[in-house]
Amino acid sequence: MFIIDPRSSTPIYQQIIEGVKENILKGLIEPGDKMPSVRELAKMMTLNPNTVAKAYQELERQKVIETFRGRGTFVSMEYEAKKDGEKMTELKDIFKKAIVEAYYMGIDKKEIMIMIDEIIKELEGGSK
Amino acid sequence: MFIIDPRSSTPIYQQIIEGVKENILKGLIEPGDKMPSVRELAKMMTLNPNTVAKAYQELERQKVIETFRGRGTFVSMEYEAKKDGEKMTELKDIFKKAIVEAYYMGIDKKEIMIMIDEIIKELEGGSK
DNA sequence: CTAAGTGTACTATTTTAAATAATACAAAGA
DNA sequence: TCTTTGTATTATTTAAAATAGTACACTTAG
Repeated sequence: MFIIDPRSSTPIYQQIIEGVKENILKGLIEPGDKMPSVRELAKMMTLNPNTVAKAYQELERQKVIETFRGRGTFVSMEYEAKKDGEKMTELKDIFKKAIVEAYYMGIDKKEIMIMIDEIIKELEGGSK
Repeated sequence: MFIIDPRSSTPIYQQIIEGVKENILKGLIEPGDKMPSVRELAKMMTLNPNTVAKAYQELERQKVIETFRGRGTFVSMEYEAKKDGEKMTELKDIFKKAIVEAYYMGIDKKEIMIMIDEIIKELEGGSK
């Protein structure tokens, strides 16, 4: 599935959110697929069910997954991308932060582009 | 100088660290320049001096700035970039996170590259 | 030499978010 | 009916961040 680092500074529920999204992009999970239940995933990863529930709720809010009472949660059949203005600024900030760090590590533009290329290949190439 | 958002989820002291680094890259602050004193910056931004001190200490640990007792803190004359393996993984993770988000916003590779181009221009073009 | 300004150290307290814990409920399905 | 589902609720614990106040050693300007 994906790896959770309990000692990371980024909250566990966010790590779950990121992991699920990444797996969907990679094609490891597909639209319509059933997600493990809250309790199931919690047991698998030795987490508290409430933490998993929180992640699922946020994922549903973002329309990444759909939930049906008593049935379970599934990967959304269609995800409508929308470029929210606020989210765009936020995204640019994340990139800026990463680029500033890169520069301080002596990594130039060319190397950054290569790194991004690699990451995208990892995401796209992983289909199935 | 730079903007601090007290309501952001990223700690204030980290925002200071990022802001200083960004300003140095932009050339708004140059090697050898004197930084505002801990108490001075704290007053300017209505922050607690301890918070500013924490940021300065981390910046010094990273050799971005140098401090001299009783004299003040200054932007380091030379910064030796080193590509730490662990930091590289960390950096790649930040980029991955951003790219996953971008994809979910319907932003493709080409647009990402353009965005990065813009950010780099912002950093380099701002010299002086 | 003195006074003010520097970074630093220390302890204590408050604030906030995250995570855990333990139940309970309504809906769906076997 | 019984189990599994997501959800809701309340309480507690944990951990990090931020604030507050004080003190110390050093440097420099006067």
